[in-house]
Amino acid sequence: MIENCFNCKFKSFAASKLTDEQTVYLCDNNSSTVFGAGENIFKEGALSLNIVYIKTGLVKLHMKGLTEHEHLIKIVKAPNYLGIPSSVGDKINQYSVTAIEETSVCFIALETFQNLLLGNKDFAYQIIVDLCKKELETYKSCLHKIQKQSAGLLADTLLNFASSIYDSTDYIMPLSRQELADLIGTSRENVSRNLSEFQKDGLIHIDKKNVKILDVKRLKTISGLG
DNA sequence: GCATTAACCACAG
DNA sequence: CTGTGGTTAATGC
Repeated sequence: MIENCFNCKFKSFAASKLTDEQTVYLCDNNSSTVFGAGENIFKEGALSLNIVYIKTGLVKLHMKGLTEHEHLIKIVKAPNYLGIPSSVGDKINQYSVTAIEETSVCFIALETFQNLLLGNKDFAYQIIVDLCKKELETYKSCLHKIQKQSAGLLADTLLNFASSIYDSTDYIMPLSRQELADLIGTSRENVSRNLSEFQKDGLIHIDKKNVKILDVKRLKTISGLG
């Protein structure tokens, strides 16, 4: 069976609100492809004429800003929309997205997406709910980055990967130490040191990229203290 | 002052 | 790319 928008196993809750006719319209105006780990899905500064929806996989959102190296905004797990702020709020991508695991992606023509927003209020409402949740998360992470210290942010990150991404306290960290540093806004040396400290204190077991969280409770305490 | 935190540099795997 | 050690600067008690 050919995969289409009707039988898509990764359909968004918003898209489930579309009528059959609208689903056909969506189907006719999007294209699906797969990106390997490390492949750039879209780039900061480039013109955006698509809404991007990831069906499976994991990506990083990153921005260069004014300095020479990249800052990671956040890690996003599929299924999820990407680039709505870039495409609807602007014409130029304000950030880059790169796959960190094999990721299957649907590109939806911007015009199609806009027509669906205008033509189906349940669809539009669910998209707004989604955007609101993300905005609140952004506020929270903004505050955390200002108020917490590097150990707390790293503890947060490790716990987030366990709870939100891998549903396990035992996982393979897909980011390098440098990327972790870029995510929490510190140096790679600090990440190395903090991870060693966590291991020494029996909070985690870490070998290269293999992470095993041994003491969630104490790690949460560190996260709370900052 | 002294302790803590973290950045920057250097060097070894 | 990583881990560690030394050094320095900023901040708080």
